Amino acid sequence: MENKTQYAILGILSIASGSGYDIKKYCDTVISNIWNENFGHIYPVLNAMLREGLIDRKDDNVATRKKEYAITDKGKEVFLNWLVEPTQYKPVRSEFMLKFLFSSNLPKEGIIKVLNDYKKRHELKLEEFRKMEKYINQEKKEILPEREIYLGATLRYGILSSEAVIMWCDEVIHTFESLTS
Amino acid sequence: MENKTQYAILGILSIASGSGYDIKKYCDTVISNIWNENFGHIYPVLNAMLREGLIDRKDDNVATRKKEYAITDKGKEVFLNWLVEPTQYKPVRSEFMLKFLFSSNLPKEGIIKVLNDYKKRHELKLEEFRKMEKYINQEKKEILPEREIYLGATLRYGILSSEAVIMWCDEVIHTFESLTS
DNA sequence: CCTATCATGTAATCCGTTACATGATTCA
DNA sequence: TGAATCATGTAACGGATTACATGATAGG
Repeated sequence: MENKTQYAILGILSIASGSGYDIKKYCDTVISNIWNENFGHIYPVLNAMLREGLIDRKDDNVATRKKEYAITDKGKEVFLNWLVEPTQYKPVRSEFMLKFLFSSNLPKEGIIKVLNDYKKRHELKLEEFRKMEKYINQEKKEILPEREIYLGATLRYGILSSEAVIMWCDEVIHTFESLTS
Repeated sequence: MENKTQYAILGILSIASGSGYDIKKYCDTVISNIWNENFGHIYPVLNAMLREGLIDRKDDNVATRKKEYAITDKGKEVFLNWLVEPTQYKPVRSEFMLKFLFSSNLPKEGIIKVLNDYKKRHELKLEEFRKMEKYINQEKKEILPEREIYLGATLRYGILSSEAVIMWCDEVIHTFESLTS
């Protein structure tokens, strides 16, 4: 299966050096719609990557205890190799859809409620994407002009996906409502 | 995180009794767009569920070595409890989008090719969904009239999602093409 | 002063994947 | 006869999550 976390870390460090904490923050804010990481995974992987020479330590900030990692040439090579390799797609597992599929014995009103919640959830996501759009437009430092297009596109991806889900919810809610009436 | 496989199994067995092999087949055909399972997981889980009394064995078919499992009352209860529980959403991890995000140093033509492949991939998926629609319309035995709407809806979900991805590809390809020219 | 955020780590657990192993039956 | 499908399992591995543990600093 191969540890994907190291590639995420290499990618993030290839944009800017930083600490494990920074990496986590980047995941939680900028790319939360496409990727996530946990501290419990980041730190051990970071140390393993250090041992393998994929990254190295810049002069750590003594005041804040912060460790600054930077990508090495070897790291860049490994990263590039992964980048041009064809993507491995893992099969889908949507717990929401699994539940929905087997809901035929539940009261229709309950299902409609669940669908409305799901819809709202994605409407909130949409809002967040707008906020993120604002965020990346303000934070000049991160957004080199050639990188802006990529970040913008991942955001568009989130927006279009969410809109599709909302459309689906509307459709199905409508179907169920015409059934009960 | 809790083993989701058992719920998938309970759901599938609640529609019709069957073997591990049947369960796998159901995943690979009917619900492949929302769920998947491996044999290496199904069989051990099946035995654990048997021990816990969530399922039991019908008279096995000696001729084919096939073991028939059926959901028990306890299994139904456990299943229902899960069904009405709020869904736990796991954070996204899209390797494709991660790669795309960090592709700014790759040649634009290469990226466009990757996007076209991704698009084609989802166009093929769309086709498959149509085929599945046909399949569920023909296989009367599985599709009780009240279940048809749920199966149809999961298919619609796949269709709308794929279309959204295809739209996204078109958008981004267009952006990149106007950049290079 | 106290809460939130910054900051780094370890340990336990486990779910799921992959590889390995076996053998019957069906159909071309 | 040989390939594809039916059919059931075990073992190893590992990636990721969760819980646990600690402590500094900044701001209200």
